[in-house]
Amino acid sequence: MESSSTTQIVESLTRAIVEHRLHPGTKLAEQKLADHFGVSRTLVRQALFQLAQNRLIRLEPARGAFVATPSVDEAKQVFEVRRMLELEMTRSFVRQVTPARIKALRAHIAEEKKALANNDVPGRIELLGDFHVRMAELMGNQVLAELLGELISRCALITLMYQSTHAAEHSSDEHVALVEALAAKDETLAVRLMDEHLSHVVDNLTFDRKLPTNDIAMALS
Amino acid sequence: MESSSTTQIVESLTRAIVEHRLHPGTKLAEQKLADHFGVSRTLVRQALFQLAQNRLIRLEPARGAFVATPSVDEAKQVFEVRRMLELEMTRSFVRQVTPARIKALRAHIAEEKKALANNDVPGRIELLGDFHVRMAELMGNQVLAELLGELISRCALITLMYQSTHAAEHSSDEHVALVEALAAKDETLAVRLMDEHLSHVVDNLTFDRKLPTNDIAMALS
DNA sequence: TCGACCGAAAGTGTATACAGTTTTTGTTTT
DNA sequence: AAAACAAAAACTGTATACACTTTCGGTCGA
Repeated sequence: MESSSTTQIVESLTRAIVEHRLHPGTKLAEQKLADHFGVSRTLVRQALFQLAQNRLIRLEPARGAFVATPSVDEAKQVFEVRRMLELEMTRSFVRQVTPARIKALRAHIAEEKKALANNDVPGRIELLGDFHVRMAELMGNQVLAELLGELISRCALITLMYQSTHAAEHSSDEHVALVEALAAKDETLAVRLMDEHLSHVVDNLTFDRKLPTNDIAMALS
Repeated sequence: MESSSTTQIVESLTRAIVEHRLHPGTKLAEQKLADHFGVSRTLVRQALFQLAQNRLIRLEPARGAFVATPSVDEAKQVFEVRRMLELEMTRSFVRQVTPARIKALRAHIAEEKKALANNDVPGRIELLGDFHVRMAELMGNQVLAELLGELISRCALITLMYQSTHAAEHSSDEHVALVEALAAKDETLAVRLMDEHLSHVVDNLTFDRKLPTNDIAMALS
């Protein structure tokens, strides 16, 4: 079972949604997607089901698929879950810190800075989220890493919907400070920095809804 | 989009897997399932995809679907994630405890005891897991509740695969003790009890693999 | 002019068809 | 008797067909 075509479609759509090329509320018609990807509706439907489970789209019976429009309430709940996981993860990280792990995180931050400098918006979004996934992977917990990846995809949609004045560059700087605390094995500081890092985003959630895009082909090209 | 048939199939198979009527490794042939549920392969495939995302089954390209056989390593990772979430959840619960919430948990435990007394194995498994989901729901975090539900399904499969001498009745008693601590607003004790509750299961994981069932119809009837 | 109604077009939901792969089974060969 | 091979059966992966629902455009009536 399992086709690479389906996962390719899922990844393509995920990127488009997370990178905000497809706005919340946009209708995703099956035949149009099928034409765009050069496959039948069958594979598109499989992909849409998968995206629905990741909460990136919403399926309405007999009406079709729409890019998800998470509520502020849901956003807060997702961030609360992230906080639970990541504070504990930070504690574990400090206790099991090694030079190689610190090096890996610093290398990741370097890539973040590069994306920021180049004004590479898609790359920036991806990398800022991946920092947290990378931490989980370095802890050797693949289950945690996958779970965080899903939550962060949801968050990406949310933060873009309700984006505040909290600039993206702040996030990267906060990553730098966090890694310093981790390297110094300062558990209290590291946990506090991670807590603030996550809280900053939640606190600044506002209602800044954008209009849907109806040109799917443009967004995906 | 979205049919009730598909979710019905998913729920039926989930119960069968979690309750261990379908053993790890069992092949789930699409046509047989379709015949059993009286639908076409189309709907069965949708259900199987969904179950694969929940990690309850494993899809092998061109070979089909098999009930998942999680490794001990994966089991430990899943429980580690649960520990992260549930310790923090316990802390929140103590801080926001109300008589109504304690009453709801006690009512749930009463049902657990009833299932245990009646030797109702399916009910017991469901209820013991649902205790944790109920806590999350009572905290008002639906996202957390859904996530825990998924993790606990995975755990149910794991604990049944590697079931130890740790009896199920212990779990229910530990729930009782936990609720007492919550009612007394004793955060330290409550967190310790929850930690031990989860650790007990992990510590006792052993290799006790069972053989696959190939009679799907029997298991599902 | 505006709203309700009706028919056509478009879209989703499920079943089926068909190509390609894997598994099985029966036969042959050593 | 065991291993190797070959044809057939069973199964998965993808596309297509068709019924049913929603949506859209236009017409009629108030």
